[in-house]
Amino acid sequence: MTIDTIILRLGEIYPPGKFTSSDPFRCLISTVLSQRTRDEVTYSATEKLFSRFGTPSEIACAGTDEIEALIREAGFYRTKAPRIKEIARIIQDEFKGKVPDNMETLLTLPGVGRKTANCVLVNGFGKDAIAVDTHVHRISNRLGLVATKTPEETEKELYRTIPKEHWKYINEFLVRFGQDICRPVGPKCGACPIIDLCPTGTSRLTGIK
DNA sequence: AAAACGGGGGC
DNA sequence: GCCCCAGTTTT
Repeated sequence: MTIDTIILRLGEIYPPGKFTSSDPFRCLISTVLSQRTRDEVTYSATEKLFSRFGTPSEIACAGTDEIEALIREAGFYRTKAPRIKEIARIIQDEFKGKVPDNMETLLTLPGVGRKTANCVLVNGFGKDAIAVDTHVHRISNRLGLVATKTPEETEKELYRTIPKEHWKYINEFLVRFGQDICRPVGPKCGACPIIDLCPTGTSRLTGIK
């Protein structure tokens, strides 16, 4: 099966498990920080924030300007800082300090959309889901796994196409793959480990189309 | 449907 | 120095 080959080869390049040991709250906050931001920067900003504050109540009580200073390098800090503070307050006040473990409730939090919620469900709670961002959406279409216009359609199609055992790897593998090889513009098809499985890349290398 | 948010990294 | 980037909310 081609999807098995894709997962196998990407797994050799990107050893999994970078996200899976995070506790749900840290996972939630770091995922909000990661929105429209490269992951190395996200790790750094998350580390700075959590080396200063460890719990929802601590972040809820912190000054917005102090949070801004800690997460500044992740970008959009004037939007993200108050959101993080509000998320922490809601987790503490309305959910007894526990991050919700279902899509419907997660979506009620400020700054949490479908992609962020799925990341929390997969990486924070070990649930079966696929977090579809622009990388997953783009690459799934390039590989011909789907033919879709929106991330929501892509997610739906991937659930039909991909065996459940692989779901948890999809986001992490494709994001990293999408950052250093299968980039939005100027993909490095010559260095691609799955070029033989890619209609788009194969035609690019052979000069066809 | 489109705008707005932003510092960091590649070239 | 210019251009691009792990979404979500607001207009």
